[in-house]
Amino acid sequence: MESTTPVWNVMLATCPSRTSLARIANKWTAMIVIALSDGPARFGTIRDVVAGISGKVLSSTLRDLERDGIVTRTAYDEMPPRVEYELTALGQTLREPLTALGVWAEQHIEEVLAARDSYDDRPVA
Amino acid sequence: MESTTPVWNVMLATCPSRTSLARIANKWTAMIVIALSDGPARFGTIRDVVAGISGKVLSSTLRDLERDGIVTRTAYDEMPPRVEYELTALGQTLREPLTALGVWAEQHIEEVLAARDSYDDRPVA
DNA sequence: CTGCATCCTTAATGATACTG
DNA sequence: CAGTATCATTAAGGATGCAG
Repeated sequence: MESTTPVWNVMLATCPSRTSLARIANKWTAMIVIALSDGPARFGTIRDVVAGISGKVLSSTLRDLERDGIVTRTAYDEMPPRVEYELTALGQTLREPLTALGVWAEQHIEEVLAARDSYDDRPVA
Repeated sequence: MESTTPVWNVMLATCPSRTSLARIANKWTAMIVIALSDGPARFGTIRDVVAGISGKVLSSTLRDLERDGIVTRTAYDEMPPRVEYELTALGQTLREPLTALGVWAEQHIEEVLAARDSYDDRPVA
């Protein structure tokens, strides 16, 4: 007998791969991965780079990313504490697609803004 | 005098491009764009393809995508109603990066699941 | 400095019923 | 069929204070 390879499909509501998609198709994840693209960074540095993110959200998102094997967390036993986060090999494979989304957002924002204006100016009826 | 080109940067909390990133770096957006990759589709078809999405969420997400110029909505004056959604030229440029995320989720789910097990099995202290 | 705990507010999502 | 409206629930996010 042969072992069957499960067919993962994000379009299926209960497929585990959807939980993974939910994590990576997320604005905070995208910005954090982009922020870590240049190499390891400390907690405070990431918080500064990803402007506007709260400590709580950064902390929990990093924990989720660590849990999914996308980043590593290295705590140095110093005082005051120093903690570094770094993309894993798996996390590195997310750099390209997530950076692409960031670039897309910047590159097409004028088109998007124009579309929004046009949509909002629509006649009500 | 010259007109200056604004520098859009998703890393800035108040940059409009971040609102655009928030829309596209989203699981529902990703799945809907993937669902529309094969061509125009009706509301009910999308709801079936993107299993588990509620009519309310699909409706509001499609409206947001239409507002941002990513999809078009065509309502035929028939009874019962028929409405078709289709990617715009702008929306087509999202197919590749968003499909990449879906593929990533399916392709790496086993690694991710293993990482989760490992993380959850950690000694508490 | 890096977080966690707590409290609070807002946004997202779900379920159901209903209309053109 | 394709929504909208409503109600209820859950999740996400922000602010502050505190501990190691």
